[in-house]
Amino acid sequence: MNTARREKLEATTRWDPGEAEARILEDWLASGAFNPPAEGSPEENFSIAIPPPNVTGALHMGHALNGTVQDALTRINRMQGRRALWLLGTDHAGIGTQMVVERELRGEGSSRHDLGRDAFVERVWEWRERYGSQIIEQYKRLGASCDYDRERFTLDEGYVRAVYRVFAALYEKGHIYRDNYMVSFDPGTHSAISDLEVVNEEVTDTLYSIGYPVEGSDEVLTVATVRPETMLADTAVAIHPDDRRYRSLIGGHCSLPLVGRRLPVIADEHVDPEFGTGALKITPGHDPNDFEIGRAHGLDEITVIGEDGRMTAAAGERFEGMTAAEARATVVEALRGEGRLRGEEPYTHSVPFSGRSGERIEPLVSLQWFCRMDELAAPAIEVVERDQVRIVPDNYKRVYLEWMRNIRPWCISRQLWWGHRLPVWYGPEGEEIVAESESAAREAARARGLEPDQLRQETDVLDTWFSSALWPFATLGWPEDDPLLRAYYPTSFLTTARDIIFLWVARMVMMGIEFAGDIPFRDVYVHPVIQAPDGRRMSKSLGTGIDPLDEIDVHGADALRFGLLAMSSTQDVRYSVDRVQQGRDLANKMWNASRLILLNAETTPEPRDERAEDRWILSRLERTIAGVARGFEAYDFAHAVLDFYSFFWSEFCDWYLEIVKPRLYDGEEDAAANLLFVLERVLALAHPVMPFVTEAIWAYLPDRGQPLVVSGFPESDPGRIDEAAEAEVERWIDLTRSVRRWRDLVGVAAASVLNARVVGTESPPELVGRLARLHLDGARGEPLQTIGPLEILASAEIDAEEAERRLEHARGELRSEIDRAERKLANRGFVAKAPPEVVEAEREKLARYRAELDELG
RNA sequence: GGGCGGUUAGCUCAGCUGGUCGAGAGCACUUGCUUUACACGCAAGGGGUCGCCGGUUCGAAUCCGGCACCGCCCA
Repeated sequence: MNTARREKLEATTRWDPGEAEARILEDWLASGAFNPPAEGSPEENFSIAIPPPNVTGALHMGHALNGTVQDALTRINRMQGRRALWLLGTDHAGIGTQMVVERELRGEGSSRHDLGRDAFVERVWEWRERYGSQIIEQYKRLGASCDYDRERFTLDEGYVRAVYRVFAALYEKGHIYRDNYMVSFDPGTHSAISDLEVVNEEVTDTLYSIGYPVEGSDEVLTVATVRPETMLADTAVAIHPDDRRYRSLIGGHCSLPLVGRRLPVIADEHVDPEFGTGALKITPGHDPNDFEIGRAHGLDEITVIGEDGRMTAAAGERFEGMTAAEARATVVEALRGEGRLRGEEPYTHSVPFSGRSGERIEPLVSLQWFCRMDELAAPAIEVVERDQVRIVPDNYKRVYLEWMRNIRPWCISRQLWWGHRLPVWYGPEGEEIVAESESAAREAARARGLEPDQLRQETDVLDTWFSSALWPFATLGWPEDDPLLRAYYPTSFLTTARDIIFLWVARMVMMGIEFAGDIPFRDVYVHPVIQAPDGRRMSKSLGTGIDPLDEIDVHGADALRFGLLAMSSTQDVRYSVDRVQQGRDLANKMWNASRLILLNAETTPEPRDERAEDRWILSRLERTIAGVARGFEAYDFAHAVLDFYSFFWSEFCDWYLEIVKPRLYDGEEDAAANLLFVLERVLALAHPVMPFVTEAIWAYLPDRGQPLVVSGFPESDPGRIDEAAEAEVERWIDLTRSVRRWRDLVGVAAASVLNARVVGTESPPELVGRLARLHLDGARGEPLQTIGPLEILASAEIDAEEAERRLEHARGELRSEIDRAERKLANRGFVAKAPPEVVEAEREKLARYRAELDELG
């Protein structure tokens, strides 16, 4: 080490992440370590397709955890010598992005309709150029070792080709079709949205009871509804087939008040006889359940509320043009006037809202494009059942399977301008032409005898998830026979939040099997949700969000990464700043322990096992390497990370470094070589979790070759496990701690060295004396205390009274343990039925307690 | 309505194929330390009837049943 570097290392007593992280990242990016070649096979390579964040997005805690998990695994695999491709990019987030830009336009007093479609789309692209890569830059701050040269976007030219190819193929197969169907219409975005984007919330409405006169009798059927305005679209009244009260009415008719329409009285098992009066008005045009019943019974679907939220002509002249709310008031008044209103009461129920705009969903029957999912789902169910795709934790496997087995057609069209415009063209008579491009559509038109100039392309765009579902293979060049695809598909694994298991994971599995010919990934790890410290959801709107970038600024990226992994679990967890601080402290500790070693050891790293303590630390290191590997393999990150922490802090720093210090200062070759050897492996082991500080220290190693990012990951060597050395050193440690505890009990000043002599058969080494601050020279005098093989001589500074009080407390604890063990051993059932080794262990415990009690005198 | 998960130290969490748990960790707390790597540190310590009730067992934080409260998902 040259003098300047040495001085810098000597002077830097604190690890300062802010200064170092940016510089280290630059080096990594320049080295090309993150850009593996398109060579080899998926079996020998490692790859992850990052779940594409929205272009509108900013990095949140979920991304940070997700990114850390992926980066740790990518780095391990890269260090193990595999080509490791971590591909990132963004999706175009149809609704989200359009809303952001529309808001911007509103601020300028304009609207997308003022601009027109083409100009608006151009405007969104401009927005994307300006802000779209924000989140990518944020991933870099986290230290994410993505291949930034291969960034993708769901509206890339090549990606669009993939989307159109898939659409056309699914259409050919008859999976994609156009139909009038009940969809969740979001008045806020003026578009249909997916059922998965609907959020149900409890709302208190007024439940109105309305009397419908029964034809040919004086009877009246009373129905209940919270949306009286929809009665204008009623086409039946239904009752449960077993409901005796109304059985005689089945097959008859009612008259719809205000309208006069004849409504058949039908029987349907979906009616709950307990609800209201047990008679249900059926409005197939405006209620999802009624829609199902209506289709089953062949009822008309009347639409009285339009997509603009106003009453249509079908509602009748009296109501046409009113808003739904106005119509409700008018209907209620009219019913009251006619004496048809039987009651009003508050009613709390679950109501669908748009997860996008927050507006109340309007269920509408409309002409949309759908994708039939059952055939695509079948193989996707099988691969998960057979664990070809493994979902961790495995309770999500059931969640996945349950949803897949009950899968429904997917409404894939959206009434938006930003996205993949459907590759569908209509002829003058409504002829449908689906093609992968406009020119192909024109050709197809000609072949069908249509005039190409008369074609009009569908105005709807595809659901963003439709394109995201292709992510693992479309980003690798599909549908071309791309070398990247051959080298990296199927990908190795995927991490995700559980809320997009259906939206995304399930659909990727289906699309991967159908189009790329194989599952998209082998393992799916569902990471926990990081909640706010108070247990609420972390969200910007609630003000409960914690910005990972702020945490990086304050504590460093390594600290945040460590903290997030340490707090992760199989259940949701609250964000714990303490865990992040623990990570910061660990980084600092690694830096300083390394300083101690590097400033005193300049030799070739090599394991040296002459002494028991050296064999001990090598053995403990091996166990830690194995434990960390086990944790990562099981996606048990908290244990992997905390195992490392406890080895490094408690065993390596607290004990081993203190034990070898004199040897190190003396310039002993064995100690230096061994320390460097252990340090190298410690750094490599921690690198996937704390890449910055480990890389920074690595640069000071005397014998380093390549940067740590591409150096080897430690493999455990069971041959170094040495139980005898572990037992021996642990005895010394126990003895040292016993002496320290006693010293503290009797109030000996920390700095004073007490005289003591060895009386036992086993002679403790010099280090016990040093660490326990004893002078082990066999001095004469009256022994005050015997601890194991040591007799400690009387000293003036001991406060006998205080000592006795504390000793008595310690004795009390031991006596209660002895009592517990004695009673256990006196229990005949225990001795007779428990396994012999358990009984034996209990006897040993008892003997140990008694010995400890003796020691305390 | 159906399903899943949780309830362990002041806080955030481990442990839960029953004995090795004499119930751990980090933070917080107490006491003592400017011990030439680190006060983002060192040493020692205090703190828990493992939500409640019942059962199985020689033995239960761990298994079974019930109850209470909290959270999530599906309808």
